[in-house]
Amino acid sequence: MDEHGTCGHHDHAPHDHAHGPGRTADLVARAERLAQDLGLQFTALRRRTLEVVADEGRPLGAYDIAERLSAPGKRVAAVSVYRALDFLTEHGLVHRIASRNAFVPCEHGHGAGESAVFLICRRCGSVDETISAEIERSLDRTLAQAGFKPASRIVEIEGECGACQGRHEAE
Amino acid sequence: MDEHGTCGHHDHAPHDHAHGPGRTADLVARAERLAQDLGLQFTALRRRTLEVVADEGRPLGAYDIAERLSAPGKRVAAVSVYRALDFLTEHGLVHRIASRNAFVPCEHGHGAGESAVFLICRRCGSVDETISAEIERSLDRTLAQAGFKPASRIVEIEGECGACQGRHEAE
DNA sequence: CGGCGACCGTTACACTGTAACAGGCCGGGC
DNA sequence: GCCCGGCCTGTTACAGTGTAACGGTCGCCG
Repeated sequence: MDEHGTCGHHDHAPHDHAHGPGRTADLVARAERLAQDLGLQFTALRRRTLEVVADEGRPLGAYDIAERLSAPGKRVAAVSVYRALDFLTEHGLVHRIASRNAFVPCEHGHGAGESAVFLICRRCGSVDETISAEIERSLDRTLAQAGFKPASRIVEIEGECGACQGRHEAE
Repeated sequence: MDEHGTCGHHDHAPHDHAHGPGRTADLVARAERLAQDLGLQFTALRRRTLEVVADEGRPLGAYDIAERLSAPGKRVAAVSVYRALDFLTEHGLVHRIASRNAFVPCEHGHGAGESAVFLICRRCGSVDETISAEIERSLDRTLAQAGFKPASRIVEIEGECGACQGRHEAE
């Protein structure tokens, strides 16, 4: 649908993100621990799906993932990827970016209940996941006031990340 | 994709929503004023699209709208609806619900800059639009702290609306 | 063994969204 | 008037997103 630059992530990042292989290994380890603890099946497909998502620095569509998982003789259908993604999102290992129909690895070990804020950069396509107790609180207050019982929350901000603002000025 | 109940809105509502024809007329009037002021073209297709969205009490997909706009001999293609919706969203007359790929009428006269919080009920499918300066503030603070320059904001909460909680207890 | 459940492959299909081109309509400039 | 341009709409085509349904495999348990 849209092709962003190849950058996808900002090295020399101002805050601490695990990147590439490091983050991937962390996430896989977390998944294995979680599967162990809860008696879930962290199958090969699910693992490979998680690795593909984690290795990428930007949100990936299900069909992109399917393509990366496919070998010349061994094609992985998108529907299989969707099922793997269902598992991974259910257990907080990846997040779905609703405004992009795409998926990113979870960058926090956040306990199930919490909700994240996603900062999506228009220029480089990177996605930053942050948590703010303050936002959470004001949301809760608003919801309580409206008599609304929340089940899941989606907060996605589109704009320009710090790195890209600098890059922009440099031109 | 998903079919919710026929209810779509809660009468005896605890807060003030214009509904059905009333809301529709208001929105159309607002659109006409706006087109007048800015020299825009509020065409028949755009008007009818707005009416269809406003008359419904729940988010409508583009193809649903196309279907409602079509008469036996006069079919309206989805792509035309998308273009009308682009116009309407650009000017704040309807909102897109990213988590549903669907559209709802704007329930506020909110000045362009503000962002809304959408409360989406899982049971009846209704969508409530509210604004909270407090949420806005905490979001702004978080964004500033991250050095992120926002362009558009999406806040969508899925859960159970007040009316449906009552209905649930009654069963 | 037989059944059950979870996972995965496969097909088919519905829905979402955009690109590209063509025709109509209207206003302004000559 | 006439032409030109812009804007809107119709049409076709297509890429991407997502789910339903069926069947097969494997492991487990009675």
